[in-house]
Amino acid sequence: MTAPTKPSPGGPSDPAASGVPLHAPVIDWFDEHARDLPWRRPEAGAWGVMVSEFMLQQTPVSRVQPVYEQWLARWPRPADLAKEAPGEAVRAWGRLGYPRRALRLHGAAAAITERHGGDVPADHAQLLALPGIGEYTAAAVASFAYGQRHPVLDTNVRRVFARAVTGVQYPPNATTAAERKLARALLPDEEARAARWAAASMELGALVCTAKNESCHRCPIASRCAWRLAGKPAHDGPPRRGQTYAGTDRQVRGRLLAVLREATGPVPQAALDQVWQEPVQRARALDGLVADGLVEPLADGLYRLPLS
DNA sequence: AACCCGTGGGC
DNA sequence: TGCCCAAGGGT
Repeated sequence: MTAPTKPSPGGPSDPAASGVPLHAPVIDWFDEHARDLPWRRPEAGAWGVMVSEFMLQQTPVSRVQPVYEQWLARWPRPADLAKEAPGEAVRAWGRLGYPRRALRLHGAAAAITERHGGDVPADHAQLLALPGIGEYTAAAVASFAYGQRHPVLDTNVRRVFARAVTGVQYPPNATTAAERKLARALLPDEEARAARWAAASMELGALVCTAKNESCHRCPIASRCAWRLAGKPAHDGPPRRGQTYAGTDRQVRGRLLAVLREATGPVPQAALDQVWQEPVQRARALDGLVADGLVEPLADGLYRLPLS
């Protein structure tokens, strides 16, 4: 007896047996529904793409957009950012969150200026070697900026694959070898089409196949989605651990850095002391910021964003 | 592998 | 309101 909810593989009702590759309807959908984002315009260039990828790590598009515009206007090339003090990058980062990304972007700009003649490298391994660039971002820059063929596995794509192909509501907590294998298997052969597929599958996850309240009625592959065909079974595995925030060091760090960002000159310790009552945690948070290179301690209990 | 790292908006 | 989520990376 075969499972009633699952079509027999290769049989006439098997959605994958249609002969149409998964990417075809998704790319067609993307042609019509892609958002007009600044880093997708041709004039953004590889540097624009790279800046956007740093900013978009764990941060929604709506919050990135204005900061991105200001950033590119001020530092149109990597060398322009490289010659600034790192603290200026941290200040311009504003309230995007995870300010270490600003420091890494500054470091990446410096490395690009030194090692690659000021041009964002097109080589995946060279991208991966830059600070702040991991597996996802290296593939994303190589694909979006240079049209190369790489599996681009971000949280959106992983969710689309989990549902459409694997038939589960959510992907595993950490990217698995099976997911990488699947991503590679689904990649179109032709280079430009592979790059288009990467952007299209991400967009589908961002706009339609969202974490909550997915809109299957707008999905170009709903008719062949394994999760939907199985009746959308709820996620069963271990719950993803919630990220508590209130009362954590992260909150304290955020408050300390906010004071330093908004100050024009060095800030006395007494001013920083006012952002948090508990002295042990407060000191630990400040030490952490200094250790991370986000804050520079001066003599006489003064602090500032790093000049070097 | 598990944990750390910010911030704000939606429900 | 509190919880969940958002184009991850580094250790």
